[in-house]
Amino acid sequence: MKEVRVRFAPSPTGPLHIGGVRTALYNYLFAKKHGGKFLLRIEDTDQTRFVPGAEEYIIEALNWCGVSYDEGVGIGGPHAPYRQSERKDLYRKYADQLVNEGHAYYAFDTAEDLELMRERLKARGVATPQYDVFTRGEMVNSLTLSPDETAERLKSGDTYVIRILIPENEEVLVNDLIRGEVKVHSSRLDDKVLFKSDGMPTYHMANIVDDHLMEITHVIRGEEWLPSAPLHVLLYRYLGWEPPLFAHLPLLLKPDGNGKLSKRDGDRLGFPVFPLRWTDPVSGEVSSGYRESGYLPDAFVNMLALLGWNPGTEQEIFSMEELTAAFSLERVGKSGSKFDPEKAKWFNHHYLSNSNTNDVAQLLATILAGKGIKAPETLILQVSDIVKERAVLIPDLWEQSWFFFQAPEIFEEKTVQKFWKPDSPALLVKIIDLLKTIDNFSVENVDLAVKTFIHDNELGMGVVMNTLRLVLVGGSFGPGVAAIISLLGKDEAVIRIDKAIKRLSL
RNA sequence: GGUCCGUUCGUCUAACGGUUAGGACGCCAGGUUUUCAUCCUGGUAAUAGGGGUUCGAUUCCCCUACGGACUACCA
Repeated sequence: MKEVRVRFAPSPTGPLHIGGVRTALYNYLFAKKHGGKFLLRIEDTDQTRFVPGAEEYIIEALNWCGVSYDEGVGIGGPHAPYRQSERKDLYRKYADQLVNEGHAYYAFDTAEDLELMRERLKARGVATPQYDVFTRGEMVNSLTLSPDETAERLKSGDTYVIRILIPENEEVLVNDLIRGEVKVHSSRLDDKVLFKSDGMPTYHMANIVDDHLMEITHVIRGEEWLPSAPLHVLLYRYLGWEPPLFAHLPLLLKPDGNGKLSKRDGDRLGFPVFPLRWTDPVSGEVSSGYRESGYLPDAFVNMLALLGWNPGTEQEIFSMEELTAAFSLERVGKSGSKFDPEKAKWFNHHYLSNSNTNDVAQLLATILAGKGIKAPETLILQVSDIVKERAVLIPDLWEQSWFFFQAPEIFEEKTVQKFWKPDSPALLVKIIDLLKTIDNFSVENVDLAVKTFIHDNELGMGVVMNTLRLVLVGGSFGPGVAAIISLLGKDEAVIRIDKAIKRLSL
Protein backbone atom coordinates (compact mmCIF):
# COMPACT_ATOMS: atom_id res chain seq x y z
CA MET A 1 0.00 0.00 0.00
CA LYS A 2 1.07 3.50 -0.83
CA GLU A 3 2.44 5.69 1.94
CA VAL A 4 -0.11 8.10 3.29
CA ARG A 5 0.87 11.70 2.60
CA VAL A 6 -1.29 14.60 3.69
CA ARG A 7 -0.76 18.31 3.83
CA PHE A 8 -1.94 21.41 5.59
CA ALA A 9 -1.86 24.27 3.15
CA PRO A 10 -2.73 27.61 4.72
CA SER A 11 -2.50 30.96 3.11
CA PRO A 12 -0.31 33.45 5.01
CA THR A 13 -2.94 36.17 5.12
CA GLY A 14 -3.16 36.46 8.87
CA PRO A 15 -3.18 34.38 12.02
CA LEU A 16 -4.39 30.82 11.86
CA HIS A 17 -7.66 30.48 13.67
CA ILE A 18 -8.71 27.45 15.67
CA GLY A 19 -10.65 25.98 12.76
CA GLY A 20 -7.43 25.95 10.79
CA VAL A 21 -5.57 24.47 13.71
CA ARG A 22 -8.11 21.69 13.89
CA THR A 23 -7.72 20.97 10.18
CA ALA A 24 -3.96 20.76 10.67
CA LEU A 25 -4.46 18.54 13.70
CA TYR A 26 -6.73 16.11 11.86
CA ASN A 27 -4.23 15.91 9.00
CA TYR A 28 -1.45 15.27 11.47
CA LEU A 29 -3.39 12.61 13.34
CA PHE A 30 -4.36 10.89 10.14
CA ALA A 31 -0.79 10.82 8.90
CA LYS A 32 0.61 9.53 12.18
CA LYS A 33 -2.12 6.96 12.52
CA HIS A 34 -1.17 5.49 9.17
CA GLY A 35 2.54 5.86 9.57
CA GLY A 36 2.57 8.48 6.84
CA LYS A 37 3.87 11.96 6.32
CA PHE A 38 2.35 15.30 7.17
CA LEU A 39 3.54 18.36 5.29
CA LEU A 40 3.13 22.07 5.57
CA ARG A 41 2.78 24.02 2.37
CA ILE A 42 2.32 27.75 2.22
CA GLU A 43 -0.17 28.90 -0.40
CA ASP A 44 0.92 32.41 -1.15
CA THR A 45 -0.07 32.76 -4.78
CA ASP A 46 -1.90 35.98 -4.05
CA GLN A 47 0.85 38.46 -3.50
CA THR A 48 -1.57 41.25 -2.72
CA ARG A 49 -2.78 39.46 0.37
CA PHE A 50 0.58 38.73 1.88
CA VAL A 51 0.74 39.64 5.57
CA PRO A 52 4.12 39.93 7.23
CA GLY A 53 4.54 37.54 10.11
CA ALA A 54 1.64 35.31 9.17
CA GLU A 55 3.79 32.43 7.99
CA GLU A 56 5.93 32.58 11.13
CA TYR A 57 2.75 32.67 13.17
CA ILE A 58 1.42 29.53 11.50
CA ILE A 59 4.62 27.64 12.17
CA GLU A 60 4.83 28.80 15.75
CA ALA A 61 1.21 27.89 16.36
CA LEU A 62 1.67 24.37 15.03
CA ASN A 63 4.77 23.95 17.14
CA TRP A 64 2.99 25.13 20.24
CA CYS A 65 0.25 22.58 19.65
CA GLY A 66 2.72 19.78 19.12
CA VAL A 67 1.50 19.30 15.58
CA SER A 68 4.83 18.69 13.93
CA TYR A 69 5.32 18.23 10.22
CA ASP A 70 7.69 16.00 8.34
CA GLU A 71 8.23 18.18 5.32
CA GLY A 72 7.54 21.78 4.61
CA VAL A 73 8.46 25.39 4.92
CA GLY A 74 11.32 25.89 7.31
CA ILE A 75 12.50 22.30 7.33
CA GLY A 76 12.49 21.42 3.64
CA GLY A 77 12.02 17.95 2.25
CA PRO A 78 12.15 15.94 -0.95
CA HIS A 79 9.66 18.21 -2.71
CA ALA A 80 11.07 21.58 -1.73
CA PRO A 81 10.36 24.38 -2.03
CA TYR A 82 7.11 24.29 -0.07
CA ARG A 83 6.17 27.89 -0.59
CA GLN A 84 4.11 28.32 -3.74
CA SER A 85 5.57 31.69 -4.60
CA GLU A 86 8.91 29.89 -4.89
CA ARG A 87 7.38 27.26 -7.12
CA LYS A 88 6.02 29.80 -9.55
CA ASP A 89 7.84 28.44 -12.59
CA LEU A 90 6.44 24.97 -12.12
CA TYR A 91 2.85 25.72 -12.84
CA ARG A 92 2.97 27.32 -16.24
CA LYS A 93 3.66 24.19 -18.23
CA TYR A 94 0.63 22.43 -16.82
CA ALA A 95 -1.56 25.35 -17.75
CA ASP A 96 -0.08 25.26 -21.24
CA GLN A 97 -0.70 21.55 -21.42
CA LEU A 98 -4.35 22.10 -20.63
CA VAL A 99 -4.61 24.79 -23.30
CA ASN A 100 -2.90 22.61 -25.87
CA GLU A 101 -5.19 19.72 -25.16
CA GLY A 102 -8.28 21.87 -25.39
CA HIS A 103 -9.21 21.82 -21.72
CA ALA A 104 -8.36 25.44 -21.08
CA TYR A 105 -8.23 28.67 -23.06
CA TYR A 106 -6.91 32.19 -23.04
CA ALA A 107 -9.25 34.97 -21.98
CA PHE A 108 -8.47 38.62 -22.57
CA ASP A 109 -11.43 40.22 -20.87
CA THR A 110 -10.71 43.17 -18.66
CA ALA A 111 -12.23 43.67 -15.24
CA GLU A 112 -14.67 46.09 -16.87
CA ASP A 113 -15.64 43.50 -19.48
CA LEU A 114 -16.45 41.06 -16.75
CA GLU A 115 -18.45 43.58 -14.80
CA LEU A 116 -20.41 44.49 -17.91
CA MET A 117 -21.12 40.83 -18.55
CA ARG A 118 -22.48 40.37 -15.07
CA GLU A 119 -24.72 43.39 -15.34
CA ARG A 120 -25.94 42.31 -18.74
CA LEU A 121 -26.88 38.89 -17.46
CA LYS A 122 -28.55 40.22 -14.38
CA ALA A 123 -30.63 42.54 -16.51
CA ARG A 124 -31.59 39.51 -18.52
CA GLY A 125 -32.77 37.83 -15.33
CA VAL A 126 -29.91 35.44 -14.80
CA ALA A 127 -29.47 34.96 -11.08
CA THR A 128 -25.86 33.89 -11.11
CA PRO A 129 -23.83 35.47 -13.86
CA GLN A 130 -20.87 33.24 -14.51
CA TYR A 131 -18.14 32.89 -17.05
CA ASP A 132 -19.37 29.55 -18.29
CA VAL A 133 -20.77 27.54 -21.13
CA PHE A 134 -23.53 30.09 -21.64
CA THR A 135 -21.41 33.20 -21.62
CA ARG A 136 -17.96 32.31 -22.82
CA GLY A 137 -19.16 32.64 -26.40
CA GLU A 138 -19.73 36.33 -26.01
CA MET A 139 -16.49 37.15 -24.27
CA VAL A 140 -13.06 37.97 -25.57
CA ASN A 141 -11.12 34.72 -25.55
CA SER A 142 -9.31 32.23 -27.71
CA LEU A 143 -12.60 30.46 -28.27
CA THR A 144 -14.25 33.47 -29.86
CA LEU A 145 -11.18 34.99 -31.44
CA SER A 146 -9.56 33.51 -34.51
CA PRO A 147 -6.28 31.65 -33.95
CA ASP A 148 -4.47 34.51 -35.67
CA GLU A 149 -6.06 37.15 -33.49
CA THR A 150 -5.27 35.15 -30.40
CA ALA A 151 -1.68 34.68 -31.44
CA GLU A 152 -1.42 38.38 -32.21
CA ARG A 153 -2.79 39.41 -28.82
CA LEU A 154 -0.50 37.01 -27.03
CA LYS A 155 2.47 38.30 -28.99
CA SER A 156 1.68 41.94 -28.43
CA GLY A 157 1.65 41.37 -24.69
CA ASP A 158 -2.04 41.79 -24.01
CA THR A 159 -2.82 40.72 -20.48
CA TYR A 160 -4.74 37.51 -20.29
CA VAL A 161 -5.72 34.73 -17.98
CA ILE A 162 -6.08 31.04 -18.62
CA ARG A 163 -9.48 29.58 -17.85
CA ILE A 164 -10.55 25.98 -17.64
CA LEU A 165 -13.03 24.88 -20.29
CA ILE A 166 -15.73 23.22 -18.25
CA PRO A 167 -17.37 20.37 -20.18
CA GLU A 168 -20.88 21.10 -21.32
CA ASN A 169 -23.06 18.36 -20.07
CA GLU A 170 -21.95 15.89 -17.50
CA GLU A 171 -22.29 14.94 -13.89
CA VAL A 172 -19.06 15.48 -12.04
CA LEU A 173 -18.62 13.13 -9.12
CA VAL A 174 -16.64 13.86 -6.01
CA ASN A 175 -16.10 10.99 -3.67
CA ASP A 176 -15.80 12.34 -0.20
CA LEU A 177 -14.64 10.19 2.69
CA ILE A 178 -16.93 12.02 5.08
CA ARG A 179 -19.94 12.83 2.93
CA GLY A 180 -20.01 10.05 0.43
CA GLU A 181 -20.70 10.77 -3.21
CA VAL A 182 -21.34 14.40 -4.12
CA LYS A 183 -22.68 15.05 -7.60
CA VAL A 184 -22.64 18.35 -9.44
CA HIS A 185 -23.72 19.03 -12.98
CA SER A 186 -21.02 20.67 -15.06
CA SER A 187 -23.41 23.31 -16.35
CA ARG A 188 -23.38 24.76 -12.81
CA LEU A 189 -19.62 25.11 -12.80
CA ASP A 190 -17.90 28.16 -14.19
CA ASP A 191 -14.72 28.48 -16.23
CA LYS A 192 -12.50 29.28 -13.28
CA VAL A 193 -9.32 31.20 -13.81
CA LEU A 194 -6.38 28.83 -13.54
CA PHE A 195 -3.62 31.22 -14.34
CA LYS A 196 -3.73 34.86 -13.42
CA SER A 197 -2.54 37.77 -15.51
CA ASP A 198 0.24 38.40 -13.03
CA GLY A 199 1.84 35.12 -13.99
CA MET A 200 0.78 33.29 -10.87
CA PRO A 201 -1.52 30.30 -10.78
CA THR A 202 -4.71 30.54 -8.78
CA TYR A 203 -5.31 28.32 -5.80
CA HIS A 204 -7.16 25.82 -7.96
CA MET A 205 -4.27 25.28 -10.32
CA ALA A 206 -1.48 25.43 -7.77
CA ASN A 207 -3.13 23.13 -5.29
CA ILE A 208 -3.70 20.40 -7.87
CA VAL A 209 -0.21 20.62 -9.29
CA ASP A 210 1.44 20.65 -5.90
CA ASP A 211 -0.68 17.91 -4.42
CA HIS A 212 0.22 15.76 -7.40
CA LEU A 213 3.91 16.61 -7.38
CA MET A 214 4.10 16.16 -3.63
CA GLU A 215 2.35 12.82 -3.93
CA ILE A 216 -0.48 13.74 -1.62
CA THR A 217 -2.79 10.79 -1.06
CA HIS A 218 -5.54 12.42 0.99
CA VAL A 219 -6.80 15.97 0.87
CA ILE A 220 -8.30 16.76 4.25
CA ARG A 221 -9.57 20.32 4.30
CA GLY A 222 -12.47 22.49 5.41
CA GLU A 223 -15.97 22.17 4.07
CA GLU A 224 -15.71 25.55 2.42
CA TRP A 225 -13.76 23.78 -0.32
CA LEU A 226 -16.46 21.30 -1.15
CA PRO A 227 -18.06 23.48 -3.85
CA SER A 228 -14.81 23.69 -5.77
CA ALA A 229 -13.97 20.02 -5.41
CA PRO A 230 -15.67 19.10 -8.72
CA LEU A 231 -13.40 21.56 -10.48
CA HIS A 232 -10.42 19.91 -8.88
CA VAL A 233 -11.62 16.48 -9.94
CA LEU A 234 -11.87 17.74 -13.49
CA LEU A 235 -8.35 19.14 -13.37
CA TYR A 236 -6.90 15.86 -12.21
CA ARG A 237 -8.63 14.12 -15.05
CA TYR A 238 -7.46 16.60 -17.69
CA LEU A 239 -3.91 16.49 -16.43
CA GLY A 240 -4.05 12.72 -16.53
CA TRP A 241 -3.37 12.32 -12.85
CA GLU A 242 -4.88 10.08 -10.25
CA PRO A 243 -6.77 12.27 -7.81
CA PRO A 244 -6.20 11.98 -4.06
CA LEU A 245 -9.00 10.93 -1.74
CA PHE A 246 -11.00 13.86 -0.43
CA ALA A 247 -12.32 14.50 3.07
CA HIS A 248 -14.14 17.76 3.69
CA LEU A 249 -14.27 18.61 7.37
CA PRO A 250 -17.34 20.20 8.94
CA LEU A 251 -17.00 23.81 9.99
CA LEU A 252 -16.41 25.27 13.42
CA LEU A 253 -19.38 27.47 14.25
CA LYS A 254 -19.76 30.42 16.57
CA PRO A 255 -21.00 29.58 20.11
CA ASP A 256 -24.18 31.60 19.82
CA GLY A 257 -26.44 31.82 16.83
CA ASN A 258 -25.15 30.36 13.63
CA GLY A 259 -22.39 30.79 11.17
CA LYS A 260 -18.73 30.19 10.80
CA LEU A 261 -16.62 31.07 13.81
CA SER A 262 -14.83 34.30 13.19
CA LYS A 263 -12.38 36.63 14.83
CA ARG A 264 -15.21 38.96 15.76
CA ASP A 265 -16.94 36.30 17.84
CA GLY A 266 -13.95 36.00 20.11
CA ASP A 267 -13.87 39.73 20.73
CA ARG A 268 -17.61 39.80 21.27
CA LEU A 269 -17.88 36.78 23.57
CA GLY A 270 -14.55 37.11 25.33
CA PHE A 271 -12.61 34.01 24.35
CA PRO A 272 -9.64 33.53 22.05
CA VAL A 273 -10.21 32.25 18.53
CA PHE A 274 -6.50 32.05 17.84
CA PRO A 275 -3.93 29.68 19.29
CA LEU A 276 -1.42 32.47 19.83
CA ARG A 277 -1.75 36.17 20.36
CA TRP A 278 -1.61 38.13 17.13
CA THR A 279 -0.86 41.75 16.53
CA ASP A 280 -2.03 43.00 13.18
CA PRO A 281 0.97 44.58 11.48
CA VAL A 282 -1.12 47.29 9.85
CA SER A 283 -3.80 48.28 12.34
CA GLY A 284 -1.86 47.22 15.41
CA GLU A 285 -5.00 45.51 16.62
CA VAL A 286 -4.30 42.70 19.07
CA SER A 287 -6.19 39.41 19.12
CA SER A 288 -5.83 37.19 22.15
CA GLY A 289 -4.48 33.67 21.96
CA TYR A 290 -4.97 30.49 23.93
CA ARG A 291 -1.32 30.35 24.85
CA GLU A 292 -1.23 33.83 26.34
CA SER A 293 -4.57 33.33 28.07
CA GLY A 294 -3.05 30.49 30.05
CA TYR A 295 -4.17 27.35 28.30
CA LEU A 296 -2.02 24.25 28.19
CA PRO A 297 -1.33 23.07 24.65
CA ASP A 298 -2.36 19.53 25.50
CA ALA A 299 -5.71 20.70 26.82
CA PHE A 300 -6.22 22.92 23.81
CA VAL A 301 -5.48 20.10 21.39
CA ASN A 302 -7.66 17.64 23.30
CA MET A 303 -10.57 20.06 23.23
CA LEU A 304 -10.13 20.78 19.53
CA ALA A 305 -9.84 17.12 18.58
CA LEU A 306 -13.25 16.38 20.07
CA LEU A 307 -14.90 19.16 18.13
CA GLY A 308 -16.17 17.25 15.14
CA TRP A 309 -14.61 13.90 15.90
CA ASN A 310 -15.36 11.35 18.58
CA PRO A 311 -13.73 8.06 19.47
CA GLY A 312 -16.98 6.11 19.74
CA THR A 313 -16.17 5.38 23.35
CA GLU A 314 -16.76 7.48 26.42
CA GLN A 315 -13.16 8.46 26.77
CA GLU A 316 -12.63 12.18 26.45
CA ILE A 317 -9.22 12.82 27.87
CA PHE A 318 -6.63 12.04 25.24
CA SER A 319 -2.93 12.56 24.98
CA MET A 320 -1.60 13.21 21.49
CA GLU A 321 -0.48 9.59 21.33
CA GLU A 322 -3.92 8.37 22.30
CA LEU A 323 -5.53 10.66 19.75
CA THR A 324 -3.24 9.32 17.09
CA ALA A 325 -4.17 5.77 17.94
CA ALA A 326 -7.89 6.45 18.11
CA PHE A 327 -8.36 8.84 15.21
CA SER A 328 -10.20 7.94 12.06
CA LEU A 329 -11.95 9.95 9.39
CA GLU A 330 -14.93 7.60 9.61
CA ARG A 331 -15.70 9.05 13.02
CA VAL A 332 -15.62 12.66 11.90
CA GLY A 333 -19.13 14.06 11.92
CA LYS A 334 -20.88 15.71 9.02
CA SER A 335 -22.40 18.73 10.68
CA GLY A 336 -20.73 21.85 11.97
CA SER A 337 -19.79 22.16 15.63
CA LYS A 338 -20.49 25.19 17.74
CA PHE A 339 -17.47 26.12 19.72
CA ASP A 340 -17.98 26.06 23.49
CA PRO A 341 -15.58 28.26 25.48
CA GLU A 342 -16.79 26.76 28.76
CA LYS A 343 -15.76 23.30 27.71
CA ALA A 344 -12.36 24.64 26.76
CA LYS A 345 -11.98 25.90 30.31
CA TRP A 346 -13.11 22.60 31.71
CA PHE A 347 -10.45 20.79 29.73
CA ASN A 348 -7.78 23.17 30.91
CA HIS A 349 -8.79 22.84 34.52
CA HIS A 350 -8.73 19.10 34.17
CA TYR A 351 -5.27 19.11 32.64
CA LEU A 352 -3.90 21.57 35.16
CA SER A 353 -5.15 19.75 38.21
CA ASN A 354 -4.00 16.41 36.86
CA SER A 355 -0.61 17.69 35.84
CA ASN A 356 2.54 16.50 37.48
CA THR A 357 3.34 18.90 40.33
CA ASN A 358 6.82 19.47 38.93
CA ASP A 359 5.34 20.69 35.67
CA VAL A 360 2.96 23.02 37.46
CA ALA A 361 5.84 24.31 39.55
CA GLN A 362 7.63 25.19 36.33
CA LEU A 363 4.65 27.26 35.25
CA LEU A 364 4.45 29.00 38.60
CA ALA A 365 8.20 29.58 38.65
CA THR A 366 7.95 31.29 35.29
CA ILE A 367 5.22 33.57 36.59
CA LEU A 368 7.27 34.41 39.67
CA ALA A 369 10.36 35.08 37.59
CA GLY A 370 8.30 37.41 35.43
CA LYS A 371 7.38 39.36 38.52
CA GLY A 372 10.93 39.39 39.81
CA ILE A 373 10.02 37.30 42.82
CA LYS A 374 12.57 34.89 44.20
CA ALA A 375 11.33 31.90 46.14
CA PRO A 376 12.77 28.59 47.28
CA GLU A 377 12.20 25.74 44.87
CA THR A 378 10.66 23.58 47.55
CA LEU A 379 8.14 26.25 48.43
CA ILE A 380 7.13 26.64 44.78
CA LEU A 381 6.72 22.90 44.58
CA GLN A 382 4.61 22.71 47.72
CA VAL A 383 2.46 25.63 46.70
CA SER A 384 1.94 24.18 43.24
CA ASP A 385 0.81 20.95 44.76
CA ILE A 386 -2.02 22.48 46.75
CA VAL A 387 -2.97 25.16 44.26
CA LYS A 388 -3.07 23.32 40.93
CA GLU A 389 -6.52 21.89 41.42
CA ARG A 390 -7.88 25.35 42.14
CA ALA A 391 -6.65 26.82 38.87
CA VAL A 392 -8.57 26.88 35.63
CA LEU A 393 -6.04 28.87 33.63
CA ILE A 394 -2.34 29.23 34.27
CA PRO A 395 -2.57 32.78 35.70
CA ASP A 396 -4.88 31.39 38.38
CA LEU A 397 -1.84 29.70 39.81
CA TRP A 398 -0.66 33.13 40.90
CA GLU A 399 -4.08 34.44 41.83
CA GLN A 400 -4.47 31.52 44.20
CA SER A 401 -1.04 31.69 45.74
CA TRP A 402 0.53 35.14 45.66
CA PHE A 403 0.31 35.52 49.44
CA PHE A 404 2.80 32.71 49.87
CA PHE A 405 5.39 34.92 48.22
CA GLN A 406 4.51 38.35 49.56
CA ALA A 407 2.72 39.50 52.67
CA PRO A 408 -0.68 41.10 52.12
CA GLU A 409 -0.61 44.90 52.14
CA ILE A 410 -4.29 45.40 52.60
CA PHE A 411 -7.11 43.56 54.29
CA GLU A 412 -10.38 43.05 52.44
CA GLU A 413 -12.93 45.36 53.99
CA LYS A 414 -15.75 42.90 53.65
CA THR A 415 -13.87 40.15 55.43
CA VAL A 416 -12.69 42.49 58.17
CA GLN A 417 -16.28 43.51 58.81
CA LYS A 418 -17.31 39.94 59.10
CA PHE A 419 -14.54 38.40 61.16
CA TRP A 420 -12.61 41.11 62.99
CA LYS A 421 -14.20 41.32 66.41
CA PRO A 422 -13.15 43.01 69.65
CA ASP A 423 -11.89 39.72 71.03
CA SER A 424 -9.92 38.85 67.88
CA PRO A 425 -6.58 40.24 69.16
CA ALA A 426 -6.77 38.14 72.29
CA LEU A 427 -7.59 35.06 70.28
CA LEU A 428 -4.72 35.63 67.90
CA VAL A 429 -2.24 36.18 70.69
CA LYS A 430 -3.18 32.76 72.00
CA ILE A 431 -2.74 31.30 68.53
CA ILE A 432 0.71 32.81 68.29
CA ASP A 433 1.59 31.12 71.54
CA LEU A 434 0.15 27.90 70.19
CA LEU A 435 2.12 28.02 66.97
CA LYS A 436 5.29 28.63 68.90
CA THR A 437 4.83 25.32 70.67
CA ILE A 438 4.64 23.29 67.48
CA ASP A 439 7.94 21.68 66.61
CA ASN A 440 7.12 19.78 63.46
CA PHE A 441 5.40 22.42 61.34
CA SER A 442 3.84 20.02 58.87
CA VAL A 443 0.35 20.68 57.51
CA GLU A 444 -1.00 17.76 59.52
CA ASN A 445 0.56 18.90 62.76
CA VAL A 446 -0.56 22.48 62.38
CA ASP A 447 -4.02 21.35 61.46
CA LEU A 448 -4.24 19.05 64.47
CA ALA A 449 -2.88 21.67 66.84
CA VAL A 450 -5.27 24.38 65.69
CA LYS A 451 -8.26 22.09 65.73
CA THR A 452 -7.39 20.77 69.17
CA PHE A 453 -7.04 24.34 70.38
CA ILE A 454 -10.43 25.23 68.97
CA HIS A 455 -12.01 22.20 70.55
CA ASP A 456 -10.37 22.64 73.93
CA ASN A 457 -11.41 26.25 74.14
CA GLU A 458 -14.89 25.54 72.83
CA LEU A 459 -14.49 28.01 70.02
CA GLY A 460 -16.18 28.09 66.61
CA MET A 461 -14.23 26.54 63.80
CA GLY A 462 -15.42 29.08 61.27
CA VAL A 463 -14.61 32.05 63.44
CA VAL A 464 -11.07 31.01 64.27
CA MET A 465 -10.15 29.74 60.82
CA ASN A 466 -11.53 32.70 58.97
CA THR A 467 -9.94 35.19 61.33
CA LEU A 468 -6.64 33.44 60.84
CA ARG A 469 -7.12 33.37 57.11
CA LEU A 470 -7.88 37.09 57.14
CA VAL A 471 -4.70 38.06 58.96
CA LEU A 472 -2.55 35.64 57.02
CA VAL A 473 -3.61 36.39 53.43
CA GLY A 474 -5.63 39.58 53.73
CA GLY A 475 -9.01 38.27 52.85
CA SER A 476 -11.33 35.36 52.32
CA PHE A 477 -9.53 33.27 49.78
CA GLY A 478 -6.82 30.69 49.28
CA PRO A 479 -6.28 27.05 50.18
CA GLY A 480 -6.75 25.51 53.62
CA VAL A 481 -5.59 27.60 56.57
CA ALA A 482 -3.40 24.83 57.99
CA ALA A 483 -1.62 24.55 54.66
CA ILE A 484 -1.12 28.29 54.53
CA ILE A 485 0.35 28.41 58.03
CA SER A 486 2.54 25.41 57.40
CA LEU A 487 3.97 26.66 54.12
CA LEU A 488 4.44 30.19 55.44
CA GLY A 489 6.48 28.71 58.25
CA LYS A 490 6.37 29.47 61.92
CA ASP A 491 8.27 32.75 61.82
CA GLU A 492 6.42 34.30 58.91
CA ALA A 493 3.04 33.17 60.23
CA VAL A 494 3.73 34.69 63.62
CA ILE A 495 4.97 37.92 62.06
CA ARG A 496 1.88 38.28 59.90
CA ILE A 497 -0.49 37.59 62.77
CA ASP A 498 1.34 40.01 64.98
CA LYS A 499 1.38 42.75 62.38
CA ALA A 500 -2.30 42.30 61.63
CA ILE A 501 -3.22 42.58 65.28
CA LYS A 502 -1.51 45.93 65.40
CA ARG A 503 -2.93 47.24 62.16
CA LEU A 504 -6.48 46.06 62.57
CA SER A 505 -6.71 47.15 66.19
CA LEU A 506 -6.12 50.81 65.33
C1' G B 1 -31.41 33.88 -6.11
C1' G B 2 -28.48 29.38 -7.76
C1' U B 3 -25.39 25.04 -6.46
C1' C B 4 -23.81 21.97 -2.65
C1' C B 5 -23.74 20.31 2.47
C1' G B 6 -26.17 19.61 6.94
C1' U B 7 -30.27 18.91 11.21
C1' U B 8 -30.32 13.80 18.47
C1' C B 9 -30.63 17.41 25.37
C1' G B 10 -28.77 24.88 25.66
C1' U B 11 -23.61 22.92 23.77
C1' C B 12 -20.08 18.69 22.14
C1' U B 13 -21.78 13.98 20.97
C1' A B 14 -23.15 8.08 21.32
C1' A B 15 -26.74 4.78 19.51
C1' C B 16 -24.49 2.30 11.98
C1' G B 17 -33.75 -1.03 12.14
C1' G B 18 -35.46 -3.35 18.16
C1' U B 19 -31.89 0.84 24.17
C1' U B 20 -36.03 3.11 30.06
C1' A B 21 -32.31 7.32 23.46
C1' G B 22 -26.11 6.76 26.69
C1' G B 23 -21.85 10.04 28.10
C1' A B 24 -19.53 14.94 28.71
C1' C B 25 -19.84 20.49 29.41
C1' G B 26 -23.32 23.90 31.45
C1' C B 27 -27.24 24.52 34.80
C1' C B 28 -30.03 23.01 39.42
C1' A B 29 -30.12 20.32 44.16
C1' G B 30 -27.68 17.63 48.05
C1' G B 31 -23.04 16.00 50.43
C1' U B 32 -17.73 17.05 51.87
C1' U B 33 -15.46 21.77 53.65
C1' U B 34 -12.31 27.04 57.72
C1' U B 35 -13.24 31.04 52.57
C1' C B 36 -13.58 30.33 47.35
C1' A B 37 -12.94 26.53 44.26
C1' U B 38 -12.20 21.38 43.74
C1' C B 39 -14.34 16.71 44.66
C1' C B 40 -18.61 13.16 45.30
C1' U B 41 -23.95 12.01 44.56
C1' G B 42 -28.40 13.03 42.22
C1' G B 43 -31.48 15.85 38.90
C1' U B 44 -32.81 18.82 34.46
C1' A B 45 -32.95 18.39 29.24
C1' A B 46 -33.07 15.94 22.72
C1' U B 47 -34.35 12.59 17.91
C1' A B 48 -37.05 19.92 13.41
C1' G B 49 -42.16 18.81 10.95
C1' G B 50 -44.93 15.73 7.57
C1' G B 51 -45.33 11.60 4.59
C1' G B 52 -43.70 6.83 3.19
C1' U B 53 -40.73 1.66 3.49
C1' U B 54 -40.92 -1.96 7.57
C1' C B 55 -43.64 -6.38 12.31
C1' G B 56 -40.66 -2.23 14.16
C1' A B 57 -37.76 3.75 12.67
C1' U B 58 -33.05 8.52 15.76
C1' U B 59 -31.33 5.10 12.09
C1' C B 60 -33.58 3.93 5.08
C1' C B 61 -36.45 7.08 1.10
C1' C B 62 -39.27 11.61 -0.28
C1' C B 63 -41.19 16.49 0.74
C1' U B 64 -41.23 20.82 3.80
C1' A B 65 -38.89 23.93 7.28
C1' C B 66 -34.58 25.73 9.26
C1' G B 67 -29.27 26.42 9.25
C1' G B 68 -24.59 26.72 6.84
C1' A B 69 -20.81 26.90 2.94
C1' C B 70 -19.79 28.46 -1.86
C1' U B 71 -21.06 31.75 -5.71
C1' A B 72 -13.34 36.83 -7.40
C1' C B 73 -7.61 37.22 -12.01
C1' C B 74 -8.83 35.27 -2.66
C1' A B 75 -7.39 31.19 -0.63
